[in-house]
Amino acid sequence: MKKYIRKIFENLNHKLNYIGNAELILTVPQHTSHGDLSTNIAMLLSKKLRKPPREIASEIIENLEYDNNKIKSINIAGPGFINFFFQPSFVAQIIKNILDERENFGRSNEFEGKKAQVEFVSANPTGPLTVGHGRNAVLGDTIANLLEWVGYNVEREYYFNNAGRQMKMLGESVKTRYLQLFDPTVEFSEEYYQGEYIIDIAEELKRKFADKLIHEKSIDVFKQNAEEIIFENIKTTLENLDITFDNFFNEKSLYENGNIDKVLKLFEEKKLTYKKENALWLKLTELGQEQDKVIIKSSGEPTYRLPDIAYHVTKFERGYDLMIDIFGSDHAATYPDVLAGIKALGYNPEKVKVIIYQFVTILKNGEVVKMSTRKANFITLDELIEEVGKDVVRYFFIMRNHSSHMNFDLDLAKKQSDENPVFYLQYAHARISSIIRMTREEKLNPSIENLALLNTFYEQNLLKQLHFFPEELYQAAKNFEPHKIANYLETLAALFHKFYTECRIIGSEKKLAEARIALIIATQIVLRNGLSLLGVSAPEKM
RNA sequence: GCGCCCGUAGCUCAAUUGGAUAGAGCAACGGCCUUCUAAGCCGUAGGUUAGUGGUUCGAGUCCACUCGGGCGUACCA
Repeated sequence: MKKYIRKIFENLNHKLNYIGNAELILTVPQHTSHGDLSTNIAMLLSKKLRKPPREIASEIIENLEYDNNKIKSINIAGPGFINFFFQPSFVAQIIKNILDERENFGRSNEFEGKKAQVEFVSANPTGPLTVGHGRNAVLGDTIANLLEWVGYNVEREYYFNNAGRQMKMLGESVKTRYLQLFDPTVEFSEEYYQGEYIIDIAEELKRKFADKLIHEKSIDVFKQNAEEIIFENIKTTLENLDITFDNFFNEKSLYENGNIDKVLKLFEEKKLTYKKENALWLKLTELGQEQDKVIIKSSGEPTYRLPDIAYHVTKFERGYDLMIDIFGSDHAATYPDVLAGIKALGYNPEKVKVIIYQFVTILKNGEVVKMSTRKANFITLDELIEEVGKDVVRYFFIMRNHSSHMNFDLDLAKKQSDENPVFYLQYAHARISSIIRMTREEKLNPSIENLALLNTFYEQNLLKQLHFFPEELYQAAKNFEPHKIANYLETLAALFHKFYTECRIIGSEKKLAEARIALIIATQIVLRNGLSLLGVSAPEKM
């Protein structure tokens, strides 16, 4: 429908050459009496032309050439909106497109041939993934899916560091727990990782090595084994959410292949560094940031900024057209430094999009649970998945805008899992499957011969919603807002459920019944496409 | 103190990116199954969009200030 309006406006450009001065924005009015589509172009042009918007609007309508079989009427309303009303038979044509394209309906080739990378989760292997990581994981994976749907070739990457102080602490923690298995009087520091999983790892080591590690001086063997076990655990958790990565990038490799030194040298050549109090500082103030920051500590070790910049340099060297970083709000302050550093090295920071999501507040027994991996008062993502299932977890994390804070009441999630909106969507899908099974028994087949019969209020509303899927998807991908898809699907499901209540298939006149079957199949395809994008399953039965 | 994010119905959140009368789901109340899945549908009730001022044809959305919450503000990552 939007395409057609755009087409007739292009033709209009030849007659009224001022049309090109304003963008043609088409929106769906909230109220049906304001038409199926609406544009504010007359209001936008009003200032430039120094004419009242309603006058411009009527001039546009007079000169607009359109097919009466497609558009029923056009009128001017309010301060100067131009409202379009479509012919029901034209609206129904969307079914043909959907049945034609099926699982590809909604895809576009807008970014065909472009490479994108989404970096997400990126938790260091110091413990199991928490519910907090869940939002990151689902957000990243869904954005990756969206980008694929608009044509990008997407790589999913997990960046981690297994060398820092945290990891040393992990090794110490595991070693101490291991020693405790032989001598319970060994003390366990409060500084150490408190989680049960540390004991599990220690027991695993005991099974593997018996008492051979008791006199081991170094913590390396403990650290290494802990890392392996934890990483396996993390990967399994992610797989339970149907999330897999193309690449795990170890920060250590940046040191080993000289990337860190290379970046450091470049900064020095550009005279962007200086020494102060035995540390090396980066002149971030010259790059537009608030203050200079240390990149190499007086101990000789780099701070996180240097490897982060070096890491992003490797991304640019790998030739991505778009790079996405998914961060929690606790990292919000760090990325401007990294982008400034990238820019100073001659790379275009516009290609990097940083998505900051707000934290998830977990409520348990009505109280806020503070998350800390070290203190171990976290709720693991695994526990959550086991409790409510993959579909609910994925849907829950994606249904809200990432910029809004989210409350997750655990008790409510368990108790009300039946009332979760994800079931509402899945139910619509299963219902359609069921109807289709029934119609087969009645020897009724879908037909696109008489789509014009789909002219009731309920059928038309459903059809119009089907029209908007590709556009909605495109907008969601372009703005990195996957929650739009969830909102779209909820509306679609609601319109289907209303249609179901009002319009019967079996028992209707045959031509109408067959057109309606085509309609519900089209609806099911769109539901399934949307759900698969969100990584939520579309059941045949419920 | 300073910086970033946020504040919308009792609760959890939308609002097509500045559009027309701010919408859903829970929770509450009332109705609809001898015909395709009642995990559904229909109705009632619920709002000074935290507050004040500004920008313009038009503001929940943009700007300023105030109040309230989250996250930062390291030679931690």
